[in-house]
Amino acid sequence: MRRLVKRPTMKDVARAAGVSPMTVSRAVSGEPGVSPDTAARVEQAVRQLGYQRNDNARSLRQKNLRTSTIGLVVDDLANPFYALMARSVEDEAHRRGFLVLVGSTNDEPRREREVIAAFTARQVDGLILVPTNGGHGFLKRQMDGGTCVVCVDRPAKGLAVDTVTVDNRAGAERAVSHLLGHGHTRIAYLGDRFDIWTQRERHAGYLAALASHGIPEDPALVRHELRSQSHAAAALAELRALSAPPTALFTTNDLITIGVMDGLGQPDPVALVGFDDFPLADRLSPPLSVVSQDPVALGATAANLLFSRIDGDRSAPRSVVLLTRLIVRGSGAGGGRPR
Amino acid sequence: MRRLVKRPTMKDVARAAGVSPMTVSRAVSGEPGVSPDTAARVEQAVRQLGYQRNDNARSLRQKNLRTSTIGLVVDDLANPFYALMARSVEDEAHRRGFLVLVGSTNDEPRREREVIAAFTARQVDGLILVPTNGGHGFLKRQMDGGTCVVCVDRPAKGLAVDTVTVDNRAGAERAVSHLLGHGHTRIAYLGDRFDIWTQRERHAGYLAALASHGIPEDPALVRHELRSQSHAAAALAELRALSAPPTALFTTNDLITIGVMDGLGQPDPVALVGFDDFPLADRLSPPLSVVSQDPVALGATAANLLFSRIDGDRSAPRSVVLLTRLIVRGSGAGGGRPR
DNA sequence: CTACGGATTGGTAACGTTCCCATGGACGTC
DNA sequence: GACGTCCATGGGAACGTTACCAATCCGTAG
Repeated sequence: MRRLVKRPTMKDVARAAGVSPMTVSRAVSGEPGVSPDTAARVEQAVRQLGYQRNDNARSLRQKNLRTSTIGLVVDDLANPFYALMARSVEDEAHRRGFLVLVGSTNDEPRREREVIAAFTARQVDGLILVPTNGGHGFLKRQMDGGTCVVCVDRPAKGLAVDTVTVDNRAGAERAVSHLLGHGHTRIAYLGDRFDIWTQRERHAGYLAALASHGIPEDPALVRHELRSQSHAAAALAELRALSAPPTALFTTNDLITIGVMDGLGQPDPVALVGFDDFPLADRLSPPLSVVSQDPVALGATAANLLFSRIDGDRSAPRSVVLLTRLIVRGSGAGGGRPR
Repeated sequence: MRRLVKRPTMKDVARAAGVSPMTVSRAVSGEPGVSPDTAARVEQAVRQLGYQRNDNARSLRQKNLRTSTIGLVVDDLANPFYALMARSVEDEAHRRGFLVLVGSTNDEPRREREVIAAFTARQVDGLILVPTNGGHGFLKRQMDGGTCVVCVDRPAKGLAVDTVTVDNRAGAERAVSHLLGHGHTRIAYLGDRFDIWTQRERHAGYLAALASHGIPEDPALVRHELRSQSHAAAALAELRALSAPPTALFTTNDLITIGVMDGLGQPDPVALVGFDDFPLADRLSPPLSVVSQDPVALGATAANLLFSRIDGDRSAPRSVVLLTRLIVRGSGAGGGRPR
């Protein structure tokens, strides 16, 4: 069992080096106006005592109030999509000497508020936010106080901040058009919660593709609120039981895609295109065609926007839309008909 | 463009409510000794001014120095395994009102030191650490200063702290025994960097299984340092070109497993068992048999240990070993022989 | 010899909060 | 009516650091 020792402060270092705390402060922070000789003595005292600057006290006192910490608020950090984004944000932060606080909201506005409040209470310099569908009025006050905010993956309703998204609607439209191009006309939509912006966009793309091919929408083929793989599997079973079942499926995220796969045969005459790429999608039978987005680019773009705001950029909020890519691997044709 | 407004402080709230800052402090932090009447006046002033307590200043002054922040240092946050762990740690922290700083080391001791130094400079109360292979002497000083440390996934050489791992050796031994049980005797080992503790353990398990079946080790069948899918694929190609190629493979992480899959036919006579489960492993052909570990349990266990330390537990360091599970799905037999 | 500029150093106050102790009033007891 | 007790409140100092300004020293110019 180790004894607890009080951490040394600048005062202790000053005493050991025979200088004033002010000089230690300058030496430790690498400011000019310290003779090489003195700097060496301070450095030796620092090493001997194992001194480490208290950055909390530092940021409390500093004029240009900077904590060099940002907050990242995502839907669910365990989701590989957000994990990749988080890593990308972390790398950008690390390059600039910033730290990252993370929090997951589970898409619950209440937890989002809690997490953001805890972050701003720690005086984060900025927030990268995957907003829930709740209101974000409370953020305006934080922004007045100097906290920069960037939204990523989805916009925040009624909040004028930099936003980075992908072209969900166009991506969905391309996916469904791909299915239409293979002659499918009964195409089912299997989506997640409709109060999530990306899902509404992807649904709009689905409708747009049908419309541009003159196919009427069939409400029986549209399923929302699929929160899990098992929900998705169940929805597929219901769809197949229809008197006029779908010949093709459009799934709006990886979880739903995987859930649906469990209900498909190998091979299966039903065609499938899903939103989100994932590892091994090319090893399935048939290889899965997907709309792919790049979470690393999303995170890096959001981080770069945020840091330019933190560096003082006060121009009008920007909106960046990254492009999705349709990756055709085979499952879009449907095993029952030749490609 | 919004004007920057100075954040209100307790002094401002005190003025607005007609009380002293001390009373505001008590009211805001829910301490006793404030009349309901006064508390209400303070609360109204808080709401009106949009006041939020500065938790950095708070933790600077507080006697029982607590920042209610922990640091999580993993190999790579983008790795789904660590992402799940991180989420689990975050949930435990959230339950207790703690925040989580995250950092990735890329398994580089230098970056590990940097990240940990940045965390402790912010006075984190504790660290959950996936240690690199570098020395950790510098951590002893931090622990003297009151920072609690728990290692997870791997132990840190020469550091007496709570550690949570899985039974890598037994898991590997079980996997290889499974292959041996199907009559395989030429079993290749495809592993990652040998300076990673888990890899050494899994290799030891591989050797133990061979030994207990009286099979001599063949160095030509052992490959280390496979850092990527393509490395793994290349190693497999080399193994298959041997005059006496292996009839079965043991791969020691999901990346290597997936890389190897790319070099296998569908089906393929070569059998395969991999360490780490992943989504869709059961949808491959043949369905993949794996040794599965539970990152959520790892994270939760480590977090619970850490928080009991933060709460003052000074007992001797504990070592918790969670169990892995062999999931038999078919690929362990080898497509060339009937199961 | 004095004045002066530059470089180095130190003293004091302050950041926003809480700890410690003192104060004052209400209330009950003898 | 005097006294002790409890509760609500406030004043001053301090946490570890840096901003600001003053002081000192050296060397050189006038």
